[in-house]
Amino acid sequence: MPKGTTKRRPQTLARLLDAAREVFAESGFEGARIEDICRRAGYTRGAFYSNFRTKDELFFALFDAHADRELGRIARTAAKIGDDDLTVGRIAELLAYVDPDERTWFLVTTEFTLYAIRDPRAARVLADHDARLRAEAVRLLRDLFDRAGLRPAVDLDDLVRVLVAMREGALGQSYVEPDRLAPGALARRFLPLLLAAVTTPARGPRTARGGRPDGAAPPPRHAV
Amino acid sequence: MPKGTTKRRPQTLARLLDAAREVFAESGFEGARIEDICRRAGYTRGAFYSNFRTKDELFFALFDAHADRELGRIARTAAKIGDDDLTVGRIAELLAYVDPDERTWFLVTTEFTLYAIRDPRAARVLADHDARLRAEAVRLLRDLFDRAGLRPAVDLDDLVRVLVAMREGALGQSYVEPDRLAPGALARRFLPLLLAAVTTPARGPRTARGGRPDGAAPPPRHAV
DNA sequence: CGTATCGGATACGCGAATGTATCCGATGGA
DNA sequence: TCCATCGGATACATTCGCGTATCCGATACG
Repeated sequence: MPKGTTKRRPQTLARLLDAAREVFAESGFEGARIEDICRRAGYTRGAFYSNFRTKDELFFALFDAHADRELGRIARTAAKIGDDDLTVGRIAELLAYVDPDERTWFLVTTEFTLYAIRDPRAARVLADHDARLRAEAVRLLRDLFDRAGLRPAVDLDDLVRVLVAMREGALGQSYVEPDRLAPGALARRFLPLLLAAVTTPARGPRTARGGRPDGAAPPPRHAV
Repeated sequence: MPKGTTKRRPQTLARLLDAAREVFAESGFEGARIEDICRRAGYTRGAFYSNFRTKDELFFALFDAHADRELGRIARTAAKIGDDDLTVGRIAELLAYVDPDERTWFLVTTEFTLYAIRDPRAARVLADHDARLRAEAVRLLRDLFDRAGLRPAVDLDDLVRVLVAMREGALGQSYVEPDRLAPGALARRFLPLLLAAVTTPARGPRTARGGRPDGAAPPPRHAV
């Protein structure tokens, strides 16, 4: 066992990651100066070079932190589900929720996406990461549909892809026009329609009424 | 009238813009070195500083070029419409089309979006620009729906917002996983469902049959 | 045919962020 | 109490891209 092993490291690391998220969000990845990140975290560059070897490494670490956060978000969404039956509107509401500090994460992950499109190495990391998240989201969706008495008529992984695409795209628009478009507004309006369009009522719905409120479209009559 | 006024300027400018798009796409806005852009265009930095004052100015100019391109794309889509009646599937196909050089534009505009989220000045430019594009897209959509014998059941500007969000989000996923997800694939699968979900058959449809092929959902029975 | 002006090239100095190498204080075991 | 090691700070040299200032060739007008 080493002698002078203190336990400050994880705390320092966490503070650096937090600061990095903020500074990356403000200045972008390339634009962010390492010293700014350290100063915001309350350290000097020495702390950084003691924990990371390059700014890219920090970026990847930050992205891993994002993965944990997203998994937590899905888990919390699942926990929010009451025991009572769900409606399409309620599902839409759950899926449309946007966290207050989502903005900084959005900026960081979008930049990481660009980074990944350019660098195949990062692309693999991002793809694996997203695949795991989608797997969790698929379980959540399956559960939600089940409790709502709906049977999905499309591949759920593809559906999650579309939902993620809509969410990201709409978030971008919201953050560009913060006072014209509230985050989650588009989703709240269109998700009920979309969800209804990609499901059919299950043979034995868990509820006889109230399954499709507030203007949601009925399921398609023909096979999809 | 000035004396030695040659007409090479617009060509130089165009070449610089083209090179800038490529270099920005490769290295990102901050990462792109002005000299690289110039060298790719076949000039030195002197040409750049003779046409622009800062890299930001070039970025804005490039973004204006993008606006023209998008308007052209919409116009060309409108021109593609035959005189015969449309189906939801055909509309989806038209909207799902992705240009081969869309990738570099995607990288540039996404980065500009990030830029805009951080800088209110750029945000206004982007918002105005997007509003004009949406207005054109709304006309196109109205025409498409009309020819398909469909009546939109939602605000068309909002619908365009959603379509743009889906497109951008899905493009991002495609470019991260080029060999797993072809650009436009998600749209081709889900647009028919979504479009059907947000429309109802017009009272006097322009065609009696063939209005809703290949697995498209029928319009909702209730008001939406 | 000369010349004024424009478009672009060349040369140079500057500031800033990086990475490394070294140093110091604090922690925890003997 | 002493000291070995770890976490982080400080100091320094280097690199790199930027912006400006100046220069050269080409074009179009008189």
